[in-house]
Amino acid sequence: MRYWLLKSEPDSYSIDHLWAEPGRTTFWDGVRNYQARNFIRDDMKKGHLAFFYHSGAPAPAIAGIVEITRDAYADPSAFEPGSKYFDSKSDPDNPTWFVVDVKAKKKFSEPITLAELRDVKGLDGMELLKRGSRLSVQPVSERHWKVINELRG
DNA sequence: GCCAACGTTGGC
DNA sequence: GCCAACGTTGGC
Repeated sequence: MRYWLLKSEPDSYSIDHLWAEPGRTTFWDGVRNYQARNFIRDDMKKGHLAFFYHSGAPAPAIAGIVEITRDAYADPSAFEPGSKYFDSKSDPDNPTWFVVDVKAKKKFSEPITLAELRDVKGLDGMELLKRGSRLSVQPVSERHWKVINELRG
């Protein structure tokens, strides 16, 4: 089992949006950073779990938990000329960008705010808490995963 | 709205 | 291959 953290700005796509999807499932499109792309393409597998993190919000926070329900495949938004994620350099026969499918598993009644996380012992070294961390797809260690889950019983 | 951190681009 | 310029992210 591996664990992840996925960032999204709730104004554009929140955990409530995901919850309202058919099957509470969508594909995680729009990742346009190579390090994040590599995690999605190479390391994320069906059955893995991920935190759904709200960035750019008044109180940035982990909002819930999602499950990866499909291994990586080409990001369709890269091939749609009208999409803000369109990338003319991404070749359908050799795609540059990838998505996985995610399904909402849990929504925290009280989101775990970044401020709260910063006060938790045992999260030393967590990518999210590092100065200048901007990666929108990050691995989470099993230890950190457990510590964070225990915050909400 | 500010600004630090970071990634990408492009001239050389 | 270096690095300045530029654009974006994201907390505050």
